[in-house]
This record gives sequence, structure tokens and C-alpha cells, in this order.
Amino acid sequence: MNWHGHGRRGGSYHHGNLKEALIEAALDLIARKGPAGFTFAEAARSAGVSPAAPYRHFRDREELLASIAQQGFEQFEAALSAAWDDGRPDTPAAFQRVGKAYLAFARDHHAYYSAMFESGLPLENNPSLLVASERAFAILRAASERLIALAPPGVPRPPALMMALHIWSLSHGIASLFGRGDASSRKLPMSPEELLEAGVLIYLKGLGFPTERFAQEPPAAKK
Amino acid sequence: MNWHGHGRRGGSYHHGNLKEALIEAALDLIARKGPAGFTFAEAARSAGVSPAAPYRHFRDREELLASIAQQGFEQFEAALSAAWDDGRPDTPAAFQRVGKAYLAFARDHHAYYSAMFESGLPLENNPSLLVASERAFAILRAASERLIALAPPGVPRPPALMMALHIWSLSHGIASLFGRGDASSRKLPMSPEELLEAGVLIYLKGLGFPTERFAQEPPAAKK
DNA sequence: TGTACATCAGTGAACGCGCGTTCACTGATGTAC
DNA sequence: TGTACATCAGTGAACGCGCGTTCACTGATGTAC
Repeated sequence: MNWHGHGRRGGSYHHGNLKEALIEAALDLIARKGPAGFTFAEAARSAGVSPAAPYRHFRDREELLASIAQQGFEQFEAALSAAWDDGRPDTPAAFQRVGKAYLAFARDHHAYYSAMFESGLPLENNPSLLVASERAFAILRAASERLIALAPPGVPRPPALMMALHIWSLSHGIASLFGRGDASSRKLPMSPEELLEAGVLIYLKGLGFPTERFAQEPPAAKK
Repeated sequence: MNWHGHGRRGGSYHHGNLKEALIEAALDLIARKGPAGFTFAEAARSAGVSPAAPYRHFRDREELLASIAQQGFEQFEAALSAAWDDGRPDTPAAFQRVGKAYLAFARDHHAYYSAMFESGLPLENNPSLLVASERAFAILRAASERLIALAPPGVPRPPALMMALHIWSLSHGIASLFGRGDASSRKLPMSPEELLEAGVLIYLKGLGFPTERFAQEPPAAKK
């Protein structure tokens, strides 16, 4: 494996790492102007390269956008997976951590997030994108399954898929409406994390889970 | 009040109803290409008018977009309000109807919906847009308040604002992820309406509401 | 180790295009008298 | 009812711009012998 250059131009004719540099430049543009506001030409410019150069690495603008979304889903999966940590130290705590990780990703990597969810890329034409997206969702689903397995006996168990879809929708809704850094975000009388956590607790209670086990703090006094 | 023309060109020099015609043309473009994909020039063209004409009615492209979002919020409020129908025939039924109306609006008027929520218009610079948006949200909030008033005694009552935010987020999340007609929408093993209704039922149960009162059908046999 | 050559990732100039916006203008409409 | 005039909503030509994309090219790198 040969990286040619070293990530910097250094005056050489070959960039060496242009593909990654273009992705980073595009992410920066998306963060500032949204997925529709980034241009191939400007990405090339800020990577310090001629406008024709990107075509060595991406068929066209849309392919670059799809690459970013794909990479985003992979990192998203990794982030959720790390937060889930296979249910350690206990399932409820890990579950709440996943919710927090969801919002954290949407906020801290919101260029990725909007390439993933707001770029209008047709999933039908991007099977590998769909797969990456489903892999990330699979974490939510696995976590839901483990949680459901804890359900007190006698309570009818909801389908894990449905539960995962509810959690996903609530998280995505909160992230979209309140969880961006930018000016189109709405004001809230609490943090998005608090809103999500409260919502999930109420939802879980509705499913018949005992409330106490799911609070963040150990048994502590309930207020 | 004088409408000059009659909504059609009819060979006359003055269009007569250009402002509305431009909004309709823009809605059509947004529906097909997203809020970032519509252009002032093309809207003018499809209204059958020269590219300079729109400037008689809108300062610039963004003002047209903001007008659409504003109109969208007003229609959204009207739709939610009609669905709510001041809680008739009973609060729980009306509440579920509001959820359905939310999804119906997002699907049937998704050009409006994306101008409202996905155009990236900064709410800070558009106070009247913010007001219109809050008016629509106020319906959700009023409905939540009425529902909470029904809470069985002894159960701690959640803040109506928080409840309304949860319902809004869940609805918006479902609408964004699964509720558009287009190709960027994800597949679901159930309808968005069913997903939302089930989620809301579980949530309400979590708040301590007795489940039966909230089913769509009258007392009927529970399956 | 040296040389010839193939491959590859860049250049830079050029293209046609559609955009947003401006300008002086003009035709149609409304109004004062 | 008629006429003069102000107002208004459109025209159409023009501008500068940045975009996506193409092309023949060239410099650097890797490799066969």
C-alpha cells in the first residue's frame, strides 16, 4: 500500500491523498451550506487542485456525495455500537447510552448526518448505501431485542423491530428539529438529550418495564 | 380589491395573479427536486413570464421560499386544527386524528413540508415564519393539555409542553424517515400511520393513561 | 544499478449552460377632473 | 362621458458568474529487463 504523498501537497505534482482530501473539503462545505450547497468545483479548489482532478476519483458529484453518506453510516454504526458496548454494564444503561450517542453523532458530525438523511440520495440506486444504513439500524434493533428479553414475565412483548423503529423515529425527530447546531434549529426549554431520555423512559414504561431500573443514576432517591 | 386578470394569461400583458402562480410553480419544482433544486428563473418560466417579473413580487429567491414555508405552516395549522376539532367527539380519538393529519400533511403536501422543515431557512431572520411555526405547534400543545387533564388522579402529570414535543418529534421522525412518497424514503413493514399510532399508544400508556380509552374503535373486543 | 516504457494522477484551457440580478423600457389599468 | 396622467406589472436584452464536464496534455511513479 502506497500513499504516494503524505497528506500534504508539499509542492509535488501528485496530491497523494486526494480522494480523502475531497471528502473532507466536501464535508466542510456541507456543514456550512447543506448537502445541496456543495459543489464539485469548490471542493477541488479547497483541496488545492484543478477542477478536473476530482474526476479521477469520482464519476460525478453525486458519487462523491454517496461516498460521504456511506462513510457516514459506517461511522454512525461504529459510534452506536461503541455506545451499546454489547449491553454492558447492564442493558438499560447501555440502551440510554445509545440514544445519547445518536444525538451526539447528529450534532458533532452534522455534515455526515445531513448527507445521510437529508441529501435526497435515492436509496434504490445505491444498494451499498442502503446496506450501510441498515447495518447502523441493526444496532438499534439488537439493543431493542435485548431489552425486550428483560421484559417482566406476563407482559405481552412488543416486536423488537417496531420498538427499534419507534426509538429511531423519536431520535431522528429530535435530532432534526432541535439537535443541530445551526440557525434553522428550534429552541427548546431543555436539552435534546433530556428530551430524548424522558421520552424513552415514558415509552419503556408504556411497554411495561419497571421504571426504576432504567434511570441513569443507580437506585438513588426518586424525586 | 382587484384581481386584474383571472388567473390565466389570456394573452394579456398583465398576468394578474403572478404571485400565486409563482408560488405554485415553485411548489411544483420543490416537489420534484427539493427546496434547493428550485430556481427563480425556472419558476418564472413555468409561470409563463420573463425572468425579471418575479422581482415585482419577491425581493429575491429566499423571500419566495420563505413565503412558501409561511403559507405551509398556516395550512398545516389549519389541517391539524381541523383534525383536532376541539377534541370532539372525545379527546383521545381527536388526539389520534391529529397524528394522522400530521402524517397526511407531510405526505400530501410534501413540497410545503420540505420548505417548512428542510429548506434550511434561518428562523432567526424570519420572525413571522417562527410565529407561524409556533402557531401550528400550539395545536399539538393544546391537544396535549386537554389529554393530560384526563389523566387518572394520583398519576403524576407530565408537563404538556414536554409531551407535545415528544409527539411532535415522533411524528416528524416518522414523516421524515418513512413518510415521503419519494425514492429517498425507507421501506417499512407497516404504514407510517400504524407506526405512529402504536408509538403514541405506548407512550400514553407510559404516562399512566388506561389503554382501552385510546383505541380507535369503540370499546370493542381487544384482540 | 541503469534504462525504457507503461501507468497513473494530475494540469489548464475551454465549452456551453443556466443562474440571479439590473436596466431602461412599455403596455395596461386606475383615477382626477 | 372623455381625456390626461400616474401608477403599476410586465418585457427583453444584457451582465458577470460559477458550475459541471471534456480534452489533449504532462510530470511523477512503478516496473520489466
